[in-house]
Amino acid sequence: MEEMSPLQREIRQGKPFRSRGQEVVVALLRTADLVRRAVSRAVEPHDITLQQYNVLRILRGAGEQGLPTLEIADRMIEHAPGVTRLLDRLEAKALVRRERCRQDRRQVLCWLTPAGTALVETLDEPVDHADIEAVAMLSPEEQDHLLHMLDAIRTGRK
Amino acid sequence: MEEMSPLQREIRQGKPFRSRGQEVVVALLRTADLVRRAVSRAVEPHDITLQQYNVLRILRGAGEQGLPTLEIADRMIEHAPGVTRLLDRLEAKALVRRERCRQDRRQVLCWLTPAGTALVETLDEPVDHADIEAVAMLSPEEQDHLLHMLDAIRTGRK
DNA sequence: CCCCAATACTTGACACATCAACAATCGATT
DNA sequence: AATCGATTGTTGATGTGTCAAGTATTGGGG
Repeated sequence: MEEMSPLQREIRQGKPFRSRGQEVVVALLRTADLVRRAVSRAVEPHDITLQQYNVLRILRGAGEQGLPTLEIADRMIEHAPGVTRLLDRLEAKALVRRERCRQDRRQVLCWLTPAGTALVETLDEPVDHADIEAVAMLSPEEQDHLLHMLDAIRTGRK
Repeated sequence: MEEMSPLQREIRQGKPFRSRGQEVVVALLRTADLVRRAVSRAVEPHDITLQQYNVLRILRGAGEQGLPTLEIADRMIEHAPGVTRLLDRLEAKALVRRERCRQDRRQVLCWLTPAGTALVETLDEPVDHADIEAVAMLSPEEQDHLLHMLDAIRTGRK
């Protein structure tokens, strides 16, 4: 009698996975989805989405000098069109200010407004808490190991 | 001089992460995004999305007896409304057949059409290949370890 | 047998991802 | 200085995720 993996049971799939790689990929995508939802719930009470929060956090990191749109897109793994519209919504909420750059008029520089700064700071604690909770069942050593393996997957090499 | 983590460099963030949990969560979400895109590229040439492929794969697992809409939603981590519309598009492409259940007329049973079955089978190999490639830099033992940690995160306990 | 809470969806509204096409601007070249 | 290719976005179309509200149907209690 073959043992069924937890994941296999989870998706009620009789057939075993065709490869370990497949099982890892499915587990990775499902786990990320769950974690994303958990962290989302930490920011949603303040009427922004996780992606909007990410933009705010990136802009805070940039500080006074601001960031052009495509720079923001780079730091998320995201394509430019999405970022333009994310910024549209954040500007509508007065959390972000945009202005065409004087030196290079192709660029549009973005900054946090005071309200935007205040909001990210408010969210620091609940988000930290959600992040820590999400992986709290792993020991610090395991978390480090997980981190290294995820780094390896992203860089494509050991 | 503090060492910068690969991830920290990746997102060009000067500040260190406020907690290891935060770094793990960011790494998990970014990695899953990359992997999802890679696997997506394997199915897109056949004009379906990864989610549509997931539905087809789930329905193949169900076989002759078919599956009600909410059962499909359960096996993806997804809410019903999304699945209804996914099925709308798959039915429009004649990959899926739907019929109201005679015993319980609230349910809508779904099956693969022959074309749907053929398509999933065509995609088995390219998807397997993409899955294996995505995590190929990890040894089998590391993959097992990764799998266990992801299982732990999803179940919320060791 | 009738009513009513629960079940299984479906629909509408909005946020977001992705691709392709377009617009504006810059820099370099002629 | 006029032009051309590259850079930096924006816009439109389609697919998907999510929540709230609505519809059809079932099963059970009065």
